[in-house]
Amino acid sequence: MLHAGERLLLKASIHKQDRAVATRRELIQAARAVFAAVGFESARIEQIAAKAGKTRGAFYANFKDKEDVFFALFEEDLMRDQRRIVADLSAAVNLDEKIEILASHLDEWLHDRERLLLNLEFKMYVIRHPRKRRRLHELYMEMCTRCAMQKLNSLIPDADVRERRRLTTEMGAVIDGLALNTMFNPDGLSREQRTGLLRLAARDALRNACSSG
Amino acid sequence: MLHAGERLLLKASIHKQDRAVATRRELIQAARAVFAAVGFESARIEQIAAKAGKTRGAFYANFKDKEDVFFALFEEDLMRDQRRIVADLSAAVNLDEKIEILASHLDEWLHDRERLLLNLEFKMYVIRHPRKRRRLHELYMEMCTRCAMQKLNSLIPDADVRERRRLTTEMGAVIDGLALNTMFNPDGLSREQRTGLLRLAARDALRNACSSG
Amino acid sequence: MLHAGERLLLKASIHKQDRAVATRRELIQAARAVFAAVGFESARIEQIAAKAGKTRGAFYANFKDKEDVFFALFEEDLMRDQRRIVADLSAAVNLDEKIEILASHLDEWLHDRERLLLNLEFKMYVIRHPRKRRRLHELYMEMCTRCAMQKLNSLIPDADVRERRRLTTEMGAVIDGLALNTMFNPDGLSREQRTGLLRLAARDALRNACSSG
Amino acid sequence: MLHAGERLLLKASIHKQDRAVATRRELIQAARAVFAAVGFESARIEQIAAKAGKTRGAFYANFKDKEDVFFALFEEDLMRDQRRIVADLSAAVNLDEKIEILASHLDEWLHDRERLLLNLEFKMYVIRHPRKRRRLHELYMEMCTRCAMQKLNSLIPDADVRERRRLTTEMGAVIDGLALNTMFNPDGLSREQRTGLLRLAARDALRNACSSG
DNA sequence: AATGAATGAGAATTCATTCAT
DNA sequence: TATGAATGAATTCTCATTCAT
Repeated sequence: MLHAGERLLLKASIHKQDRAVATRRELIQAARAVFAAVGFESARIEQIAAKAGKTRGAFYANFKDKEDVFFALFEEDLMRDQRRIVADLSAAVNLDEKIEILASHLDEWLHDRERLLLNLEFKMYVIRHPRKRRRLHELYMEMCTRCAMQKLNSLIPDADVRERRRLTTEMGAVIDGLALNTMFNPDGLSREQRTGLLRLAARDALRNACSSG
Repeated sequence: MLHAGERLLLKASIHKQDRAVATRRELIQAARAVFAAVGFESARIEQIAAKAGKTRGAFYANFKDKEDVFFALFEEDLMRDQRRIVADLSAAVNLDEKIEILASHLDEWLHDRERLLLNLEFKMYVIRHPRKRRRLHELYMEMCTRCAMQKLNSLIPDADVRERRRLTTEMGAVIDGLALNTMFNPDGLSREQRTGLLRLAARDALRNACSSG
Repeated sequence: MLHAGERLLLKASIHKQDRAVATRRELIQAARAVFAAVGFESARIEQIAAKAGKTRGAFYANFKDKEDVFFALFEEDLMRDQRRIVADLSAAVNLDEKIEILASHLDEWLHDRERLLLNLEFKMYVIRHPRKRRRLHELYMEMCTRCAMQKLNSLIPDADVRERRRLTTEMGAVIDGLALNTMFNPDGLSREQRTGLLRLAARDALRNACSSG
Repeated sequence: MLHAGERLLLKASIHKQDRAVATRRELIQAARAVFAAVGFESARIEQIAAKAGKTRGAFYANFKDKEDVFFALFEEDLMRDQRRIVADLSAAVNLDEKIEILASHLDEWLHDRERLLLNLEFKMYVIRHPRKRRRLHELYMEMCTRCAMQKLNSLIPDADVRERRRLTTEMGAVIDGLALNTMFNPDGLSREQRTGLLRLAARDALRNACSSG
């Protein structure tokens, strides 16, 4: 049993920790918006801090540098995505429902301009900094694999991990291409073309996966 | 007939102009390599100048700033592409040959890592700087249209301009997506997957274009 | 009553603010000397910062650019002048004392080489940048008016603001001309000529002001 | 007697020299305008050359650097002024006419904004570069003396050189002060105030000169 | 943990000046 | 003499980062 002083101290420290966690989250959230808006290279640390209502000091108390928050951002996103998809999928009772859930996630993803931009930014960054892939690339790969496993286990139970990863990569490529070009030139592709191409790719990918699996 | 002095003067001026044009071309070529390697934002003007064997001064004598050379680069590329494709296509005698030529150009394009990266960089830049689209976006659009016209006139003679543009955009999207993800993770997609997806999209696009045209 | 933490926080922040204010003042003081010595155009920001014992960064933390500190400098000077003159004049008990005080201020001004040079520099700058007059010109005018009001209210109580301003402008013109030419060629004008001309102008100006007032 | 070839050569060389002299004059004229407009420090050599319809090369073929043309400009001005005033004064038949001519020259001078600005610029420059006074300052002094002699010999024949120089300096000071402040704030001084002050100073100066002479 | 003043490295940009023609 | 491409020194300005509080 703690005496009063200790309890008070603990409470204070918990509050402090809460605040610290909150600050970190706010900074990541701000970084997300800034990176999406102006890109990683052009993003200024003060801009991120200011958007979170903090100062440079708070930033440096939570992150080593700009790259650190960039990486942390994706880690957080991947964690959250995984958690949400797993939860949603486990609530489904049959295959059709699972497909539906997966499709709705893909659709949501396709319409989240911020995340699309961040994803492109991330991939461009990794392409240009092969040496730094370790933290992010491996994480991303692992997450993709887990994701693929979680998502597709129920769809194509016989496919191996490698095949599943290929499948998500293939669909990811089509999404990236569509996203990039739609943002580049909004009038270039109609909604029908986009969904048509997406469905085409999905069907093809699943067929390949099932036949090879 | 010019007398000696005039000839000398003219010659000198021609030589100077030649030199200026050569320097400009060398700078653009250097910029191409640097932008592809490190991206527009990270590219340093001195780096570009040095790669061309010149100094910063030579750069500023030829371009207003980094954006200027970025834009000039694409203008040059688009011009050259158009010239080459038109020339190649006009040398073809029948439809099959034309399709073959188009396909080989697409393939060449898909394997030119530098140009793929520049293209992605360019699109990302335009997405992030909508206000600056005028010079490049309109040029790009016009070029696409002309290109599309030249390339596809022979393939789908009945399709209208709008439809042709959509077709090139759709295939461009797939190429972009494949390029981005292949560069991001070389092991993610096999060569078969890439060509398969490309063929799939091409077939689909052409079918739509012909049925609607 | 504040508790320790609050007091500490407040104290720290006060110290920081003090330091910031001191730095700004030191930079302005350094700028004053540098501008007077070499002129606005030739003044180098690093020179100003170095003279204040700071780095360029400190300069840019306090001012937007060279023009900003130039303007701030005059704002500060005008404020201080006004404060001092008003204080001095209000301590005087009769008209003669007031005239004496005013005269001593004018004399002090005429012998402050640094301020004379700054003043000329300022006027030349405003002449050459009519678009930028707003911040400084209007401030200067307002200050002159207030100054004139304060100074001359007691001397020529019946003159209107416009008349008072003209009076100060007229005497200012003579001072400027004398200052410029004395600095240009120290042997060109004797002390007697200078004070003689000044007295002549003052007498004439006051006579006009009083007769028209 | 020269033979044809020699004559041709001479003619060509004369033409060349003419052109060279014309170029030099055009450059000085352009420099005058540029210095008056933006000041010595801000004036760019290319700007001067361009205004004369020439290139940097022509500038460097005629002048050592910016200071050189600045100095040459004043030399030219002083020469021309002297020539003109002497010519005008020698055409006058009596004292009243001479006074009238002198007054009209002063008035013309007071209304030539470009020359007033150049003069202020020149004086500020000399004030700030005491070491460089030699070429310009001494020239200026000599010219002033000669000028003063020419102009005032007929007005105050008994005054010594020193006294005459003082007189012109005194009136010059008043003109400078009026010019500077009128350009700084056009509404500050009425036309009457300006001419009144000028006349006052002139009368005072002449009285002193005559009584002391 | 957070603040924000200050640092200083590094990048962009300008322009006087040179030099081959 | 004149051209104009090219140089490179000098300067402005930005910003990641440190540090005393």
